[in-house]
Amino acid sequence: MHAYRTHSCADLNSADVGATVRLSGWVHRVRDHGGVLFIDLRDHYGVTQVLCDNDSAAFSQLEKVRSEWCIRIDGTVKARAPELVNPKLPTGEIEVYVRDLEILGDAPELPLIVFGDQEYPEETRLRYRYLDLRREVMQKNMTLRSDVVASIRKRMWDKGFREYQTPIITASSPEGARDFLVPSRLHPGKFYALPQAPQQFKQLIMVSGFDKYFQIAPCFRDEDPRADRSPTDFYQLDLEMSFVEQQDVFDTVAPVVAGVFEEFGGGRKVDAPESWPQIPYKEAAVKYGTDKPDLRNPIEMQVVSEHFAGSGFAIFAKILEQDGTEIRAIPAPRGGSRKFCDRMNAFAQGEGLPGMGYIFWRMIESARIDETEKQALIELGMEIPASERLSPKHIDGLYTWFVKNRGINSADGFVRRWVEAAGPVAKNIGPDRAEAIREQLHLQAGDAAFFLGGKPESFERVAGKARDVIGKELGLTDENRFAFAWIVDFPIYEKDEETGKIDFEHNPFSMPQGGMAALEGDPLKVLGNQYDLACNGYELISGAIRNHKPDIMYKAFEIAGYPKAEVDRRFGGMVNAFTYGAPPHGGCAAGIDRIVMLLADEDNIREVIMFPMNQRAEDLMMGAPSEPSSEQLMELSLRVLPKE
RNA sequence: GCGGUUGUAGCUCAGAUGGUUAGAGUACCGGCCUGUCACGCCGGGGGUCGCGGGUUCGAGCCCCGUCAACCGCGCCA
Repeated sequence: MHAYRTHSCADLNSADVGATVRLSGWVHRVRDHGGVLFIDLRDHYGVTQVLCDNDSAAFSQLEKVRSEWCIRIDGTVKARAPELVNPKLPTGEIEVYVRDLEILGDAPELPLIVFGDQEYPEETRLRYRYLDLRREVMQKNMTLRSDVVASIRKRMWDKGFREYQTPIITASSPEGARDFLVPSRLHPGKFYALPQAPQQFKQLIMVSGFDKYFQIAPCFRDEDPRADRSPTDFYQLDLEMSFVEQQDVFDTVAPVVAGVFEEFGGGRKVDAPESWPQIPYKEAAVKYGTDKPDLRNPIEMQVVSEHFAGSGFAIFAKILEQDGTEIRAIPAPRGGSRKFCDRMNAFAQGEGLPGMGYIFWRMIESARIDETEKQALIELGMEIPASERLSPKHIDGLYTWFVKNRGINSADGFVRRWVEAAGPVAKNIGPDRAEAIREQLHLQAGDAAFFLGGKPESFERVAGKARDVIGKELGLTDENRFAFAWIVDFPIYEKDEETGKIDFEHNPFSMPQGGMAALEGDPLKVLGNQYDLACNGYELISGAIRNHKPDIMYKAFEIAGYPKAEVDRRFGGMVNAFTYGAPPHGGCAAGIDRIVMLLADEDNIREVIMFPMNQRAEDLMMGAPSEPSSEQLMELSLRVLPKE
């Protein structure tokens, strides 16, 4: 017999009754009835109930075991009487009578309990990650992750890509985030860096003629963590292809992503790749307040400046007198209550804005159907309500009738007999402007709209967040769906508000739309062949058609204030390669951790990483980072500055 | 670097307005129990109320400082 097991804890069923078996696993729960003792024995695959009565030789030893002890048992498979079958367990038709056991590893009192779904502070979970990982959700998340990666690899191979490894210890390439540096022993005073991404290598692979590359690549960036961002290191599906344009990259990667979401999305709706909209960066900013919009939420923001210019709402009127300002509205269908509006206003204040103005629309209680409206209803073949009151739905239908038959002015008057705008903003701007806003936003009684004003960059982020919250709170966001959108036409450059300096906004390696000619004009107007894929409010993919022409590259860097010598120093290896017959190429990188996070329906990326760092980029279990010994420092010719 | 929230038993939490000996559930230890599957019943041990200072006759609670965790901002080609 095998030293540890003949079966897993998920294997046995009624067909095995009578068999002598050996199982190893962890004690999940103990139920001690004095004369008889039940133990749920658990391994990676499942749970089997084992039991022992007090006339068994193993009883006295089995009585001592506690949760999470690792044990091996020998026993006989017995069928359970029909009334004792446990339908919740796949092995619930049988149980194993223990004849002998061996304690493989005992345990003291536990800092966290494996069974059940008790929540624990993340500090505890990370410190005892091996216990945390024993829990069912974590076992599921990690195997999901493994399955997703395997599926991605297969899908990429099926599309003619091959996986090539690139160096982990390489040169610092200051392209974006901070680098992790690795001191060189052989070259005192010099440092390697961990790659922020295999960006330059994959481009060199294209220059080397491999045509289609991918890699499940670790990326290292020394940046501060977020709930959806792992500090220190994370994984990307990195891919690059030669002789392609933007649409070719989309057509290649979209089915891979969609396929993975179909395969592992647990039946949630996945938008078909052909239907993924391509939204220009600028448009996304106005409509959604972010470059990673959650399109499950149907709300689109609109510019409503004209209705506030010179209006009685002094705050906005004054804001609009300054250059570069505008007022944007977030329509909130069914959000038309003062309570909801006040709560959203408080939310905006919590995010650091002075507040969000709002209007909500309601039916005028005293209104009754008049003769014209009766006639219209008859013509439309609609029933005349006994209450002599119109519903918001009627109003929509009748509005069209009025416009068609009596002209827009008459339609206006009709709506105003029934619907009024309420709230402090409405009072200040008056009924005409409020009605114009209602019409522009296509809202009706029971709805609301929120307003934010100023320079877009000052409120856009909060507006985007407010849109999310409003969509969720009003139940407009379809939680059961993966909604994708390509965000395209990113600007190449941005201007630092304080210094006025022009710098790369996204990625210095993108080909500017219009090539060299575009770089001769206003740099802030230059768009890149550069794109992101957003899904449910997360950035899943980022990529570009690359700039493979040295002269355009030098020019692009020159605009951002990097002279030729600087480019040669930083990216010399790659730029030099481009002088030797570089093919046009492009690609993208998809965040593996984020994909798994979405599939696992988690909102913290650490739930899908085996051994993540905490918020301060520490590993409390392994004790990283740690102080080096003085011997290590000596060998590396390093000295640590004393803390101030 | 900045802001918010949190910090009470091994663990999850409760402790209005400051007031006797700081509680519950769970885990742990002991006892009882032969059909449980979140077993049940009885009993027990377990606390620097994150830490330091202050106000007060009296602080888990109020004030100041500090540490830690998480969330967010900055940052993130």
